[in-house]
Order: sequence, then structure tokens, then C-alpha cells
Amino acid sequence: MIKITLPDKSVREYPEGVTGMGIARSISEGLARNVLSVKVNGEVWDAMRPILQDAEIRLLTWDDEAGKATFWHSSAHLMAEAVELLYPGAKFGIGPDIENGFYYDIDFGTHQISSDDFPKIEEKMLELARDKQSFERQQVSKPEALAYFTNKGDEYKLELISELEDGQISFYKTGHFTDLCRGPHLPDTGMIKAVKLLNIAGAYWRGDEKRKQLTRLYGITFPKQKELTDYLDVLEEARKRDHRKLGKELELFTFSQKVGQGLPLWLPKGAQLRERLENFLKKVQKKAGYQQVMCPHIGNVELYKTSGHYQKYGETSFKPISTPIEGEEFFLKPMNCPHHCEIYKSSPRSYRDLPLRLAEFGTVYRYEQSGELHGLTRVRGFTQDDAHIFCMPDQVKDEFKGVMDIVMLIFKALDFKDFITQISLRDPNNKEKYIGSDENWEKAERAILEVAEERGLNAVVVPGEAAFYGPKMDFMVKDAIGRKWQLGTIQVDYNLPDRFDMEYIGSDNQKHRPVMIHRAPFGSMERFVAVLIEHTSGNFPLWLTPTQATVLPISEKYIAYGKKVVSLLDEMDIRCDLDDRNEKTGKKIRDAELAKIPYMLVVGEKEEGSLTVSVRKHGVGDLGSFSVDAFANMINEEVKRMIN
RNA sequence: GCCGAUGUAGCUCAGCUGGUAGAGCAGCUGACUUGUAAUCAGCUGGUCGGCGGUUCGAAUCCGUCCAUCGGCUCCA
Repeated sequence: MIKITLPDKSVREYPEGVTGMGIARSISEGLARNVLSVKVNGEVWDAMRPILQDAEIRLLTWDDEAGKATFWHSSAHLMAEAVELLYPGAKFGIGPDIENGFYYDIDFGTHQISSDDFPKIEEKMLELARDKQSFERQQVSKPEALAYFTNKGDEYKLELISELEDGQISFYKTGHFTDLCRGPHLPDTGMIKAVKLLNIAGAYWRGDEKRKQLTRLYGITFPKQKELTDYLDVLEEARKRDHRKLGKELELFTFSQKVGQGLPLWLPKGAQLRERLENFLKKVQKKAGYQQVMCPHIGNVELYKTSGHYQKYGETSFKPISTPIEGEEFFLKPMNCPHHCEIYKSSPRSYRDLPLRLAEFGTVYRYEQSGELHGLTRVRGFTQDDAHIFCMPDQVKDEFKGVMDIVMLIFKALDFKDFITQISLRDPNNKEKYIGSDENWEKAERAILEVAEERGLNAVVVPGEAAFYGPKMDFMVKDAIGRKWQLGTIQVDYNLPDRFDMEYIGSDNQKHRPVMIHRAPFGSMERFVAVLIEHTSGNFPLWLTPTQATVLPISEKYIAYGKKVVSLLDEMDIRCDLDDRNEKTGKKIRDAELAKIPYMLVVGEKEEGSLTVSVRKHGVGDLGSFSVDAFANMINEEVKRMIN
């Protein structure tokens, strides 16, 4: 008998060789039906794999991430099996589970396949699933493994096996399909009830752009049909919120082939919205002791040689701008920090001047690969809400705190309720990868960790993810439909102060090197607006939205009164339009609803007589009659609550 | 940059195997004078992504370039 410890710390005895499934069955039939795999002493195993020694276990179901992973990984095998049956000779790369589903990289050889083939593959997968095929694990020796795939002619698997150690190699057999795999897998394929292939794309073998490109099939599966339907609904909702689509519909921005790829053109409504965001941040920053600066869009190549960016990115940037002077070259600026460093150096600095906080909405240009460009989230010209704080090492902590307060304020004003903080530290085993003294690193890392602690942030700490020049803290928000977006970042930098030979005179009358903090709470205006569009689905907060209200006269007769209402509201700083088209009220309301305008003010005979408006709220309906003043006050109060 | 797909009016989309384009919405004009999600009628609008080629004839077939989309790789 062996002792099995369950998550609730209760200990049960089972015969040696009991399986996770056996344990599940001893607890309840329902659990047995739902168990996907089992965690044994921290390692995920097949539910059917015999447990030979005392162990601490946890039965994994669909509700566990690791359970889902087992489900989707097994689904990748099922898809591979279907593909092998339908396209004999296909060779297989790797087929892992991912956050939402799974993929398999496949070399289809001479077969040309497209998304038109998806239904055929899905059907075959369901057919095989209905057979309730088991996943048979077998331990094989390295020579056996090599022999099997040599015989099959699959060079990808051979490459993978060649890198494995003998004794660590296992195969899994499902029906006629045998795959090299560590496992674990489902008890049988019958648990897979709903199947959907999602995407087809090229993917380099082993992620190396020098190697062959395989065909990657993405798919997702579920234990219940309903769950697949729900998932597809989420995808559909994401499509509806796509900022590229809404940006066009709401007339926020556009692109022109003639202007150039990845160079956004902000339309009046988008520009106003962005300006409002910028002014909001400027106000907050002013209060926090920042000073605005402005810099040109180009800089001499020497500037970037000093910063080190030329050496690293010179080749893949926009080509330098030459001048009539032989050998003189300028670059479009790819970041603002070098310019700001020169501002710091424009005058001798005393410790009394620090911290010096220089802020700029600085537009930068980066030659992103053409295939990388994506709406406003990845562009070649964008504006960072940048600032650089130059301070003494022992001020880092307070400055960090100050920046975090700004980030939190922004999240609150824009209704990002759910966010994740990541702290990236240096790799303790690989300190030579980084620059700066141990003392400074320790001080900075400690400062960041303490600030997170003091602010009660549940930060994820990732050693080894720091930039080579300093530790950083990144913020990821979750949007309204649960997607994660990386936004703001705060980075400590010991590199540039060195490269630019910056100094300040301390209270000891000696020269010292300042520390620099880079920070951008929005990240870039382009990307932030994109995220905001997708988060709000175009229904922007009242303080940001381009048009807060639209006045709808019910007939031509009331246009004059409508104009009067608009001008009254205008005086009270309400952004307001008049719909004086010769249309019925129903049509005007429909169009205003589709344009996502927060308030519609219907005016006719009744209203004209009493200097009132009939208020309809977007997505809600009729709120009844308000005097113009009362309406304006209501709006202004609502705005004040949001950003104060 | 790489693989694959796509590119027809401002927008959404028809256009079979080649015979030089069509709808709805938007826009304009007019009628109606409108009360909480589409009033009616008429009109305008396209070098069918660009350039070459095949053909008597190309939106349709071929080549090439550009852009977009899905991924890969990349992201100071």
C-alpha cells in the first residue's frame, strides 16, 4: 500500500500502482468522469499512469489551467492523427498547448492546404474522438526512437530526439498515430466533444527565420459544445471591438498608402481625444513636479553613437538623413532619452536640482518590419508620453512611488479595474550580463520591491527579465473582455548617465553620477488609444468622448431652438452637435446610437416652450425632461467625478 | 523580412467557366414636417490596388510591385 496525500492534506491508502483515475473513482464517479490529468508531487501525469510510491497529488479537471493544458495538448495529437490520415506523408514539428487552444507545426510536403480544408480535418478529429482512443504511453530508448522516425522519414522529430537524453524519451500512441511526447494526455479522446480549427499560418521551424517554414494549424477544443459556442462568441466580440474597424467608423484615425505604411493620420475627432488624454496627463504631471520640454524630430548620428543605439539599431532603422555637408548625418529620433540627456547636461546640476523631471510627448520613428505593423498598436511613427527623471540613487524609491501613483490615477480615470504588475529583476546567476554596480542594482531592485509592497500591489517578480541597464516595472491591464495589454513601463537606468557622462555636485561638493528613470504611463498615445477603443468598444468615458451630446430637433421648425441649445451648452463646456438633417427622429436617434454618442437631446414644441431638452442616454433610453442648465450641470458633475 | 490569404464606389459586399461593372448604406436634390433605433423618390459616384503580359477582347488568366489580414521572426 502507498500513502496518497490529497490537496486538503487528507491521506488515503491505495495499492501500489493506483492511477489518478483510480483515486478519482474512489472519491466519486463524477470526479472520475471529469479528471483530465493528475499532478503528482508537482509534476503533471496521465490520469492512467500508475503511481508507485507515496505521493502528494491533485486531480486536475477543466477548471485547472494544467488540466486545460492536458486537454489541449491531447487535442493537438488528435489533430495530428487526423492530418496524418488525410494527408499521408505529412511530417510533424512540435504541437503544444497554448493559452487558448493548441497548434501543430506541420510540413505538408506537396499537399497545399488552406482554411477550406478545416471542416474536413475537424470532422475527422470528431470521428476519431468518438472512437474513444486511448493515449498509450511507452518508454523508448533513444536508438528505438531514432529508428522509428528514421523509418517514418520525419527529420523534425529526429532532430528533437537527438537533443534528448536516453532514458527520458517517451512515445504516445493514439489510434495509428505515434508521436514523440513527454505527455501527459487525457484518459481517452472521447472527452473531446467540440473542435474548431481557427487559423493557418507559416511558422519557422524552431522559431529560426533561417530555417524552413512549416504550416502551423491553430485549433481549440472543449469538453462541451456550449463552451465552444461561448468561446466563438468572445472571438466575435473581439472582432466587433477591433480598434481598426472602430477607428474608421468613429472617424478617429486613418492610414494612407501614399503617406506610408504604419504612419497613422489622426482625424479631428481622434486628435481631440488624444489631446484630451495628453492634457489630462500634463496636468497630473505638473502637479507631480514635472517640467515639459520639447525636442526636434531628428538628431545628429553622434548623439546615437553616444547613447549606444546607433551600434545596436543603426542598420535596421530608417536610413540616415544626409546634408550638403560631406559626412554629416542625422537620424529620425527613435527615442527621446538622448535628447533629454543633453538637456540635463545643458547646465551644471547640483543635488539641490534633483530630482529633475523632464516630460515630453515625443514623437519617435522606428522602422518596424512590414509584417509587424498592426493598426495603431504597432506603427512606425508614434508619440510616447515620455519623461525622464534624473535623481540621486537614494531618491529612486520615492520617484518610483510618484510614477506609480500617476499610473494608478490613469487606470482609475480610464476604468481599467484589472491590472497586473510585473517587476523584472536581473538574473542573479548571470550578473555579468548587466551594467552598473552591484550596490546600485541592489538598491534599485530593493526600492522597486518595497514600493510594490507598500502600495499593496500583487506584483509578479521575474528574475532575468530586467533590461541590461536596469530593473523595471511594467503594467498590464485586462480589458473588458479579459484580454491582456502591456501599457505603462517604469525603468531604472544606469547606462545612459554613464554614456553621457552626466554628473551633479553633491552636498559633499564632489561630483556624482545621477540615476535615470524612464517612464511612460500610457506607453504610446497610439497604442493606448487603440487599447482604450477595444476596452470601451468605442464607448469612451464622458470626459474623453469626442461628442458628449447631440441635439435632435424633431422637425425643421425646431432647428433654431436646437441651435440655441447647442450654443448654451457650448458656453458651459459641453461638446455638443446639432443634427439638422431633414430626417425623422427615429433615424436621428438610430444614427446617434450607432455613433456611440453618450447623450441625445430631443427638442420639439414642448421643449422650446420651457427651455428644456428631452434626454436620452446612449444604450439606456429616455431619461425624461431636463432644463438645459440642469443637463449641463449633470454632465459636468459626471466628468468631474471621473477625473478628479 | 518570411509563409499563406485578400484587394471591385466613402463604407459593407455581388459579379459563374474572359465579352470593358451592380446592390444596400453614405452623399447630393426634391417631396413629406417628422416625438425616442432606418419616410419616399430621383441623381451623383468606380482608370475593378499599381504596372506589365497573354488574348480580337481582362475585374476575371499569368508575372511583378504595393497595401491589408492571419501567423512566424522582431520590438531601443
